[in-house]
Amino acid sequence: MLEAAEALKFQPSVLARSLRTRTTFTVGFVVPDVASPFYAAALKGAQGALEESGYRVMLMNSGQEVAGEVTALQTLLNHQVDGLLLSTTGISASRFDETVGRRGTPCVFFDSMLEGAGAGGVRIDNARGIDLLVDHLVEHGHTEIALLAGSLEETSGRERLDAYHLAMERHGLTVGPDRVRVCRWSQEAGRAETNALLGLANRPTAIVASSAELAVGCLAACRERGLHLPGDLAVVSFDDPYFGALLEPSLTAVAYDAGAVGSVAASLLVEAMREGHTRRELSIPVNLVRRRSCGCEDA
Amino acid sequence: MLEAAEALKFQPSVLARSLRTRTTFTVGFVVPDVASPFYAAALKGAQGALEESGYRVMLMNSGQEVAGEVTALQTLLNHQVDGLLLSTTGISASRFDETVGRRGTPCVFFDSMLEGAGAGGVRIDNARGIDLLVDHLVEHGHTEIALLAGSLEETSGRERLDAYHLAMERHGLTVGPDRVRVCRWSQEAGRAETNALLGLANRPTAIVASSAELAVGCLAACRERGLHLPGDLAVVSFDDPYFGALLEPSLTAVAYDAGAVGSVAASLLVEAMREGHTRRELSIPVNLVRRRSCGCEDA
DNA sequence: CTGTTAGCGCCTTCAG
DNA sequence: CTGAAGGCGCTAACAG
Repeated sequence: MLEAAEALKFQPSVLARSLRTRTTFTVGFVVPDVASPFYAAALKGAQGALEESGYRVMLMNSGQEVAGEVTALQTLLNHQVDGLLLSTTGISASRFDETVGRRGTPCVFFDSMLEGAGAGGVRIDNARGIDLLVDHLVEHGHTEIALLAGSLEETSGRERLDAYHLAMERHGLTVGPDRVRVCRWSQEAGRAETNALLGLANRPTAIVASSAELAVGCLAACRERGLHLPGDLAVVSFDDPYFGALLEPSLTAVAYDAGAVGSVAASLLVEAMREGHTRRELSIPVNLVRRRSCGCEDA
Repeated sequence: MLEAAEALKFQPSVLARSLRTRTTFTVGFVVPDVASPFYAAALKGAQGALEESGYRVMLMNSGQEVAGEVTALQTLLNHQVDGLLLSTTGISASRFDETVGRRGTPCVFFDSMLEGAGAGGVRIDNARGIDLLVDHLVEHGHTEIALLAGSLEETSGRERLDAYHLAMERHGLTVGPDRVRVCRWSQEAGRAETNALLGLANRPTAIVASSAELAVGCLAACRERGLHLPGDLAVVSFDDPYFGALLEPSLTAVAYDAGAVGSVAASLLVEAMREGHTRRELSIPVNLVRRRSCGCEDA
């Protein structure tokens, strides 16, 4: 075959094909900060799943602000991406509609979502995770449980906060004033807010950190104050970092598959791009990893 | 102006423009594993710098193997990217030339590079980093110093290994057999190789880990064996992870700006895409962070 | 200096 | 069933 022989070297132009067919086989991926371990893992998962289905991924950082998010979406839409994977920093429904709704590009949200918008979403099972953490602290006899809540801009922050209130209520526990610390998702914020908590008149006996970064910051503050954990204070974390077993004390945490968040979201998106609109929401399971920071013994 | 009024809503088609001008303002970014903290940080740095210059980034995972790397490059070239940012897993010069050389797309390597190829490269100052680590251990009186070398597929692994031999020689120290452990860049490999090291007839009194993952694995092995650090064994690491201060003992390490590796590489690439071929190599500085795992006291 | 035209490389339609 | 032609939206070259 002459064709076969040529095929070896001939590469059809993706650009011309896209111009003609109005399909780019490219998906836009937008997160607040790719360097964060969670988003990096989700990106890897999504990239893998998309590549298997023949899609390429174009990456944008929204830089933790709505303006950046809108710009990113616009750039991506200009590039005529076939779909969007988005962990929002808090775009409004109207802003979202006027940006991507007009063009009708399928969008799957993950981790932090705009309720009811787009072609669906994938979330971590935040409620269950917080329940696991609070229940376990209660099993250890704690009643004075505080929360390093992280930011309420993202749904994951809000869901974890809500679940905390519900769990406390379920156990008949009251949430004292100042016991909930809303802050940025950083180690430094975790340190500062833990110091605030420990400076309280009736300080808590246990702290739930809404992320690994916050937990690490919390441990730093404890170490600075010379606290002995878990005796003086129990600490548990939503997120099980890979070095969790080697911290001092080793960290009791809720673990989940961050890569799966990305790959499942990608599957949903591929489906939406192919079949059309079948809005679906999925949730990634979590499980409790017991270590020493809660008062358990190491396995 | 009618034009101005329309301009608000009208978005020229990037695709048609690209087809016509043969310029996509898109850059391909290829790494073995985006989920690894270093590559994620480099990606963020690169993305930021590229965006400022009007470029978009298309991401590909090579999955730690040459085949994946070639596929990734081909996909990217099909998309007519204007430039490439690549941390290679060991593609050969001939393979590289026949894949990207033909088309002449500028390529800047970073971290792990193909010597002499492409439009330049950015590396971490591996030699200086290892010198800092070995010198410091010698200051503490160590002479029996082993190396968790990581993989030799990447230039960073090879450079760190070479620097280790040179540094040992400079101090008149001999490197016993089995004192250098070549392995994958994973926590598990670090654990396994540390166990091998500790099982040796004359075990080392100090270990240099070529990456944070290896160091964490090393600490895990030590803990399992009930070793008291830094008394029984000193451990230092090339890479300063953000939780380094909270490990037990806190980790003495060589730190550097991973984001800068990406952004500097991106700048070099932008220059190459605009001006043409001015091959340049740059190196990112490192510094020693003294903590307790080497035998120092915490600050 | 402004307005028109001819492709960029492909896919899809229509004619043969 | 095979083959030629038009156009996707843009820009560069050219004519007025």
